[in-house]
Amino acid sequence: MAAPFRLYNTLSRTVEDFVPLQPGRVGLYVCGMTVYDRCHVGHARAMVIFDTFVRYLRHRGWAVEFVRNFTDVDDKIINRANELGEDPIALSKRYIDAFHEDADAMGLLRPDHEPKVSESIEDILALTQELIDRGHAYVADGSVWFAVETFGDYGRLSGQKVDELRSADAADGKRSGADFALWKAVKPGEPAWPSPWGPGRPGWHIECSAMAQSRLGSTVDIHGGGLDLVFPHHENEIAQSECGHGGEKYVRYWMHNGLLTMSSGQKMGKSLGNVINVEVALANFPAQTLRLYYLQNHYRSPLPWGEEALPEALAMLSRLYEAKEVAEALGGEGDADQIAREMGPDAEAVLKLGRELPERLHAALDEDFNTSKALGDLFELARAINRFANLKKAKKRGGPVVAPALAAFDLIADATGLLAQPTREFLEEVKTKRLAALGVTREEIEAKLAEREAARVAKDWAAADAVRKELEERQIVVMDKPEGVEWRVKLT
RNA sequence: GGCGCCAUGGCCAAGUGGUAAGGCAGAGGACUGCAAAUCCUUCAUCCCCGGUUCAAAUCCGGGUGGCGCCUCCA
Repeated sequence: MAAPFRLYNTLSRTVEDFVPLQPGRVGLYVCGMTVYDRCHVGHARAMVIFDTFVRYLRHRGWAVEFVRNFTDVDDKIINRANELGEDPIALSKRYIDAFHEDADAMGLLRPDHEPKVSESIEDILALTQELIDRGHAYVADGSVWFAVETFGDYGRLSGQKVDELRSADAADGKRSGADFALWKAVKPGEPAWPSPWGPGRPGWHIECSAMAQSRLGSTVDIHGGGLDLVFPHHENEIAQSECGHGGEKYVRYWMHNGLLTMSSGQKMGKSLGNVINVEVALANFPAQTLRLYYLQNHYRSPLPWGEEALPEALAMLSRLYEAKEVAEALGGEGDADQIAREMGPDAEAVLKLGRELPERLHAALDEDFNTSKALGDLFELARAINRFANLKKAKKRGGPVVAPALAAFDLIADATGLLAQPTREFLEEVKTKRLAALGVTREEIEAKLAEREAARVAKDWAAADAVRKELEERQIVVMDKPEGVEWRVKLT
């Protein structure tokens, strides 16, 4: 039942037919956060992309087992904890909670498993021991190092050459500059666990190999993460897992998302100090805005971030939601084809587009998850709806004609999580959040509108227009509709 | 220096052989007391130079420019 799809594989640098290890099942491992700070909009891109990907695969009939880890033992966490005089594990716990808040606020599904390094020490020790036993790792001064030269395929994912890496500093008992730590001997002020080689803590890469194996087995169907993790992190995971499992393939498809870039072209990164936290973004914009912003570009492309990014995404999203609302308001019943024939080409067009949308959506997403293409199709549908709804007779009888379009919106929601929020609720959230961002209250607006209404009744157009202008200067747009006066916040 | 990715209108962006989806912004029009929303019209030959082909944004070669990784990073 699971529908076939194609996916770009970083390992082959081509789009390939997806063939799972077991028919109908997808084991997906995604590198999660190192929890020493809040989740920023760059991380969130990866989170939303893989969340959407999982929703889509399930929508298409795949049984997906989704694992996303927390790295809660790490140099950066320890450093931050020492700065704050806090216990590292306590600090990472705080940020795990904060991450869950952000993830929930973004409307992300919880993965099936969210393993933590601190709770996976047994698995890590076992894999490390296995690597030593098989001659791929060695002990030096209480630390364990992976011997890169024992793995002939090293560098295949990233194109790095062992010869060039070798020249790096071979400190701390490393035999080669290319070698990397599986286990780090304890240092003062650092958390440590007992091990056969003395107290210490896991190296950076071993965690993912161990956690992926314990949840998904030796071979993972799809392993995801940011493009910046290709080297060294994912390269080292391959080395550890394949050497630790006697050469068994670790990952069938490597799926890497592109990074968020600043208008300057630089990526957004904690080390560059140019981050926007999810918490801040969501205070000003509904979560759906963020999702649309991420999905409007192909997942592998860089995505530009700027002042106008979210306002523009909100304008796009509002257009879709409003078209949906327009369609929902159409009434009547009967045979859609017959009504459409009677009502003319605009009716026939929206009926046809609505019916075609599921197939077009699937075609776009089945080909390397092309969300950008899929969105383009959706906007065409929105325009067709609006055009049709402009017909006078559509209001009372057009319902059946737009029924497939409305079903298509539901399909989008199920398949991607986009437009999943009820229309009215979304439009209200837009108002609430944008007003808060602008520092305007509903009461002020209502008062001004009452003032204007009095002027209009008196046909004092100059006074009425003055109020309109005043509100517009505060980014509030007044709309005189047949049903009454409405207002909205200017979006861009 | 090594490895890799990319270069489409004012901005964002889809598009792997047959003469350029979509969004945002702009202009004109319909509608409106005026507006807004909506609809209609309008706005690109795809970085440059060669090559392959009946035909290239799309393939090949060479430039130029940008970015990612090579140290922590989604």
